[in-house]
Amino acid sequence: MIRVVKDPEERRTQLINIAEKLFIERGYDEVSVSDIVGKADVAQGTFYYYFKSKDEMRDAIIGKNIEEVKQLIDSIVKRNDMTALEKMAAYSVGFQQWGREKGKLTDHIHEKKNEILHYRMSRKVLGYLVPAYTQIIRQGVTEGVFNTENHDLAAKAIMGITEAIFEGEHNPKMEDSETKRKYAAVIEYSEKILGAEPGLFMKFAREKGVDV
Amino acid sequence: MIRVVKDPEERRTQLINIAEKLFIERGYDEVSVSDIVGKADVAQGTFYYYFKSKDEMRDAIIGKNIEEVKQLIDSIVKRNDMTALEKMAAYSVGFQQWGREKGKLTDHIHEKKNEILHYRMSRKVLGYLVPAYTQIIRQGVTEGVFNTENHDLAAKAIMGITEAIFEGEHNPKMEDSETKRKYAAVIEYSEKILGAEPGLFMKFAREKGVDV
DNA sequence: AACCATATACTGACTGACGGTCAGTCAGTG
DNA sequence: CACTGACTGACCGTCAGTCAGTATATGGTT
Repeated sequence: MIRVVKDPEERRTQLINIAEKLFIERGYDEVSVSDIVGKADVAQGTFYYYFKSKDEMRDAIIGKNIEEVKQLIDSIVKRNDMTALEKMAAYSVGFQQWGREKGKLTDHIHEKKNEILHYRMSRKVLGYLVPAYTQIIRQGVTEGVFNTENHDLAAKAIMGITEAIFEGEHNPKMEDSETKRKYAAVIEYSEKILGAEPGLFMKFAREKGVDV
Repeated sequence: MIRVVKDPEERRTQLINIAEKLFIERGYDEVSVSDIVGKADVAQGTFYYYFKSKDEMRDAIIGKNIEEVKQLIDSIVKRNDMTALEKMAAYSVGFQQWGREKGKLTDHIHEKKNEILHYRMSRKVLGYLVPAYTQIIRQGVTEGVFNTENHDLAAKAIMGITEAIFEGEHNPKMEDSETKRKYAAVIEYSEKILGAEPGLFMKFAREKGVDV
């Protein structure tokens, strides 16, 4: 094999990207290290020059994704020219977009093979989402649109509800009546938990022309 | 190795029990088939006489556990001498007991190694729990204590909330003030979702002398 | 510019362990 | 004694991970 030397960061990124694509397509366990290095056209040893183990690479991939979400969330929460409701909408739209981006490679069939990846990812993501969401809720209380006490638990509860009701659905089609029913329920429960005026989210969405 | 012939069912059960113990102790990936057959004192081939693969054995273990929960739930839901509130209390107590039973072997340290096992288990368990819980909610609506429309989604939502707020806690100690806060929140949100009179669960629990 | 020295990126044959196979063995039964 | 089916254990292919060594870049010296 001809020897190609690259900027280390570039090589690392290349390996991560190839591995991520393969993991999503075929599942973590079904992808061997030799598959990855084969696609990258480097030797097996190169992989272990950059990563201590296959598991460490998985963690790196998860880390990369976390970073993306984190950036998205933080950029929204930080802003002081948006109301809590606007932030929630922006957050929801952005998060859905990100999920769609990631999900489009995942051909439902291989989804089972990636349980661990998904599970770890969503757990980690939640770790960042909850504090951010808590912050938004607190802002909403200050603004007088929400009325609840345990801001952190309310955040966890709402994320839990969303997760439970939309479990595993990457691209819920809004036209579907079942999906509509689910959305309506999530919104209704969220309003109740937040102590918001009933119909507030729907009203806000209609005025601004966005989904929640 | 001396050849010992056993009743097939006994052998199967023996292998499952040994494997379950090892999986809980050390994690699925860390236990090899030769570990299992070593403890059972049979040859490697015997394992594959009873199970098509290591994965199939894991599914068998999960199935065994599911069966236990299913039995518990069904026995409660079926009864027609209990109100919805009584059923919810019984269900909650029984489920917590079961969780404690299973969790006591799992020495927190090795918990990370069993993510997949836990994940698959709880997904499967939820599959049975949701319909049962839906049934109880429906009964509660009929009895006039609850007032909500999407019984199934309400069930999912409440399980999602509980999961999200108590994530990974096997033995929440009721003395702990943080735990109390969590319990109170779960109850508050559940009442709101179910459209129950505020404080209903607490009042019921105080009268009957049980946890919810 | 030519040389060397050190550091760094990379190679690929190799190892040990694992999941899984299978031809064959042996105890029990009718 | 024929037959069934529980059981054996040597064997295989694959895979994650290792390592001794090689090629390339880099910076200093003459």
